[in-house]
Amino acid sequence: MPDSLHPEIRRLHLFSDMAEDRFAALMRGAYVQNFPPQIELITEGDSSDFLHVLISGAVDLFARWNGRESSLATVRPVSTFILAATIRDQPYLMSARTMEKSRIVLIPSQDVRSAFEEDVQFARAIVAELAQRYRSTIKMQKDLKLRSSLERLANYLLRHQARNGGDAAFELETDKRRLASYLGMTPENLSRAFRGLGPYGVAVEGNRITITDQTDLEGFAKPDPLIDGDLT
Amino acid sequence: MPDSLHPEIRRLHLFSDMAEDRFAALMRGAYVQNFPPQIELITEGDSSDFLHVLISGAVDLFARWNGRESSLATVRPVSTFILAATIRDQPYLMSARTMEKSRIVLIPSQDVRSAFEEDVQFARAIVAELAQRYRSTIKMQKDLKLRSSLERLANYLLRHQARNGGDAAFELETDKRRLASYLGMTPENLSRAFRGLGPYGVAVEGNRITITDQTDLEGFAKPDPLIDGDLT
DNA sequence: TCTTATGCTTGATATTTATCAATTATATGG
DNA sequence: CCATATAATTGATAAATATCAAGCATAAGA
Repeated sequence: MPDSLHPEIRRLHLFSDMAEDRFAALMRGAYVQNFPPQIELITEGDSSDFLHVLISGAVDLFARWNGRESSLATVRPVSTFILAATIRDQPYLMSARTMEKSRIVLIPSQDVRSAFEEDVQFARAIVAELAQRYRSTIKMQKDLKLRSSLERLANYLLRHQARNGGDAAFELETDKRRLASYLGMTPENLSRAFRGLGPYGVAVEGNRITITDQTDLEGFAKPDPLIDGDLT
Repeated sequence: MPDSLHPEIRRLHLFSDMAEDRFAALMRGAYVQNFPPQIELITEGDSSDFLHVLISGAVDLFARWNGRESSLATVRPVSTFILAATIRDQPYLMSARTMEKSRIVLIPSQDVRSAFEEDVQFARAIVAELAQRYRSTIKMQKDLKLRSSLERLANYLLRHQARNGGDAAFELETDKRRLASYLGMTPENLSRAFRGLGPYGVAVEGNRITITDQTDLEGFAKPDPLIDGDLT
């Protein structure tokens, strides 16, 4: 794996406080791979042999059961995924597939667990990361159980807008089919939900969303930092 | 707080590997409280001043939004709750109320964070705990998004049965109103769902459930270790 | 440019789930 | 033991969501 990638990975707070030599050791065992779009990287149930770090592209984390499939999260660079399975040395609970051409660093799980045992800073960083992710899944659960699909979409749009600078107009970064699955509805219903938000100040043109009435949409969506907040 | 409680708490794997003096220090700052049933211990949004350890009784973790309410988890003794908020020093995402008369140990969050900074064993135990809980919420999300309410109930019954010795007959340990909320449905629908499982070998008499045809129910429920497993 | 594949939308309909209202059980306190 | 409150069930209906079947865009390849 080229050393030129180290700084990017190092910037992740998971690795930023790690002792230099230990970080170098972790990287020595790691390797990079480039994947085309729509490749299934991981299948749920597999043993967790690698901690994955997405360097560029995008990855969809999803789950299957009884012939059905649902998208659970989108991974954007630079970010790790399936940390919990790696740490616990247990099978993946989610499958992963590339959404676009993606570059991914694979760090052997055994190395991660060793580093975790030996490096206190690293162990602390893992705690912070896991706690954060745990809280984020709780928020998703609240979103799912307390809101209708229309409300979920409205709040998704507001979150997405905030994350992208807050302008009234912005682009969806995923195709609508996956967005529907992520939000827990069918593509058909997502279409209808978009139209249903029209009266509350949402205009859709392909992937371009324009919030024409911020106040109105917020009035309908009732965003809550304990569900939609990035920080809390 | 009486020393007699130490062994029970110490038995939690979160604390079991902690250095003795540090554990004692943690306990010195802690105190016990007894609560009557239906007391709201924690309200989401509050700052996380204490790590809670349930010694006896039962606690419901739930969330509210826009006048709605949903049960997210049941805490049974002996077990900690709201660890992630404590560690991150961020507001609680869930509210908590006693389901029965409960005895709870409160450990100041600041003490927990100090111990976490200074005790490597403790930090590791926290990692294990958080990773476990994270995985458990992912399973819940899969359950919610991939299954219908009837399927969720069927699998809940099978899990509950397994956790209680595997006998064909067992008792529900929570009122049906809460079970409905936990499973993401209305009480009315839970009633109908129970009847709907009749043809698959489920008999209900008050809180007593009898699985009259294990094979049939499993055939319908299609339990999956990656959703329903305790271990994975 | 045309062709074709793919994703998105729309309408009609079915299914699932929720709501409302009433009734029946079950438990609790006097 | 009765009176009363609370929980659970049932039936009727409404709302939300999914499914099925076309039809319309959009983009990629011939």
